[in-house]
Amino acid sequence: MVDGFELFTDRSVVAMRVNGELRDLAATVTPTDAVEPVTLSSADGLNILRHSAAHVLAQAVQNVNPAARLGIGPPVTDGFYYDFDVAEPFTPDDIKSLEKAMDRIIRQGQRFVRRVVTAEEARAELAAEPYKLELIGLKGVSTGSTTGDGSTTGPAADAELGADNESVEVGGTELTIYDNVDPRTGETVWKDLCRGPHLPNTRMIGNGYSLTRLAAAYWRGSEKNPQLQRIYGTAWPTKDELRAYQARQEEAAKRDHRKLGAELDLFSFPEEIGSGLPVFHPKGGIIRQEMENYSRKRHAEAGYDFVYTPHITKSNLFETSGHLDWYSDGMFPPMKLDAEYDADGHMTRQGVDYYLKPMNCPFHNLIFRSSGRSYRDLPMRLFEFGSVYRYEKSGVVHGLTRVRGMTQDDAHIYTTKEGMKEELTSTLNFVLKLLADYGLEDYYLELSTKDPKKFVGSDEAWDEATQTLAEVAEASGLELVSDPGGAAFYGPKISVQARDAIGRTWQMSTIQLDFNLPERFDLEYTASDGSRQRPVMIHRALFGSIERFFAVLTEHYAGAFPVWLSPVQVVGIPVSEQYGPYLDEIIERLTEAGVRAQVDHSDDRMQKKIRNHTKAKVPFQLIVGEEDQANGAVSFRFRDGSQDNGVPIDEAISRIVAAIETRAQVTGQGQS
RNA sequence: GCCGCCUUAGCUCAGUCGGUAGAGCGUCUCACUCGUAAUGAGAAGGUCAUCAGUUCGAUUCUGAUAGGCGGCUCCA
Repeated sequence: MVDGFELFTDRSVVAMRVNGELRDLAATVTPTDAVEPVTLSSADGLNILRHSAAHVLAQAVQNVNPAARLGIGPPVTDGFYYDFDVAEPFTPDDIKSLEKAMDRIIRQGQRFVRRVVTAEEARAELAAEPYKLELIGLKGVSTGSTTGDGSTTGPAADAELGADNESVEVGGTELTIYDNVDPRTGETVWKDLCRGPHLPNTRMIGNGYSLTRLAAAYWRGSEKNPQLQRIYGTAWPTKDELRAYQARQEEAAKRDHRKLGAELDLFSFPEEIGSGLPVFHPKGGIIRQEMENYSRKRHAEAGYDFVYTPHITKSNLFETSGHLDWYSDGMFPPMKLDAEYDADGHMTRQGVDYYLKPMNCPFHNLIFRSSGRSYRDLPMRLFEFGSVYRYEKSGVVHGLTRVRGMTQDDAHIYTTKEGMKEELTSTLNFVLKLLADYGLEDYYLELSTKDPKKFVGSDEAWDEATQTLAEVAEASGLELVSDPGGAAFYGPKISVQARDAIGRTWQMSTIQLDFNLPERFDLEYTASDGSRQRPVMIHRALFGSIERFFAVLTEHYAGAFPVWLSPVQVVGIPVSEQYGPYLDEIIERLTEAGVRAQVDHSDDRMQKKIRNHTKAKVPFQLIVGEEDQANGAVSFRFRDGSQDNGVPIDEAISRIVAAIETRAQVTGQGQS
């Protein structure tokens, strides 16, 4: 019997995997155990570091405020959090004092010591921690319920607890408490219910951690539960890695579409209009129009029919569709056209409610139903840039990514059951190709399947459709992630998750089967044998909402759009006034070729103009002075500051036009 | 919707321990005409988010409302 400290003398090893289970280095192993080291920089090691940092935070909070009760404190991406029940919420000043308190704990070099306890012992020791008692209780319930099927208590407990975040406390097969021991006195200074494992010593946290933000969070993630105060932090093995993380955060903040939207004069949210209701300024309007125009062109080529439908409707349409039953909370309240009454109080005119539409599909169903349909008409693909309005809760609106009024690139495809698979395949390929044209080329797929508690339609139909979607997804060769229970009530879906330039993922396109609406709208077509059949309906959107896709592209490109999307594609900058007319002629030729080009004739000095247009992220600056004019040439300056001087006019024009036609990204002389 | 924070010029932000405000950038005017990221000078621009309350007096203190930010919950 040896422990991990003897097995692994390398100081970067912070824990070990014994027969697949993560254990503290203090644990003992036998010669027959399979043991692997876990280093601080590995994924497991980082989680352990961050989880230990969360414990130190909790200890610091209880040092400062002994009345604070503990929630949970798991590691998360890049960091950790810990939830507390405190009488007064934390303030930004508390962050500083808590970091000081954490520093003291870290410098003490406290050891984390694991101790197995019974439920009764845990309850006695943690009698003052009601949330911990609740977790112990949950574990007790699940332990008791696992009989007969041979399953171990661990996974069953996890399942009962639901979220991984809670299982870090009590998710193991045994109930354990971690004591924080002062190495000089041997005294236990703090303890917490925890599955572990932990770092050998708090000193290892000191290299790169920081508390980052304060928030409120519902206990166990449910709106019905009380809110706890959450403190988020980040932790890294070294100070350099912490700084690199902070630099990444700053980079992401610079790309924030809300910031760029204001800086580049693309859009705004006038307070007078209302929360979540954007207006697009001329420059944003150009980007949006280019996005839409290209989409229209490709949809036309792919056999879609373009339709238009109104923004409001009488309530009966959404009664038929079921939206008023399922989603009325998310809809703007109705416009009530008042009933009229005569002098005797008798109704002389029935009142009617009109609603803003939250979805386009019911309207498209009416178009399908407007005449008798034959199998020869299918698949019928109805496309619309449809503006919809959703009453998003006040706390969730966020820039262009979560708005109350948006335009979807929405299409509904009606097809036969036999044609479903082929249609799904071609739709997915169409979607992926088009996304790539906008510059998003790295994605994976997510398959959302039935929520057993919330669905309509038969199990057979769901199974078949889910199977079909899975086959189509697999055939694409892309990475496929399953999202069990994530489907809408009316049918399974595939969604395309795209990774942007700095590695964040966004849910983009969705392809969704619907068993509900064809039934509710009693949609039918006549089959080749003369029988009446129900079509299969596919909802699909590429952008999801144009506003959101606009935001994603803005952040993906950090505002430096590819030339075809750039609001201003070319700016001419004369070295001095006298070269203006020469540049005007070149810019006019570009304008005639459909290029968005202008000459900067302002009084600013050339250097200032370069600065202005570089900040505005104009892809091509054409600079002209004596030398260029004498040679019939121009000098290019690109967004990254690189130059290409003395380019003959014809060549310059054809390079610019080619960059637009190929939808190339141009940031520097080396185009990508 | 919930918790916390925030709202001062077009933008970014100072400031007023309660006596109605200031900078930089931008805008406008004038001068300058210059070869690769800020020429100089001058001027205009604010009901200190809105509405109530306390006060002799409120941008400042209180409350409500609207909008925003960070999270939570939600996202057909």
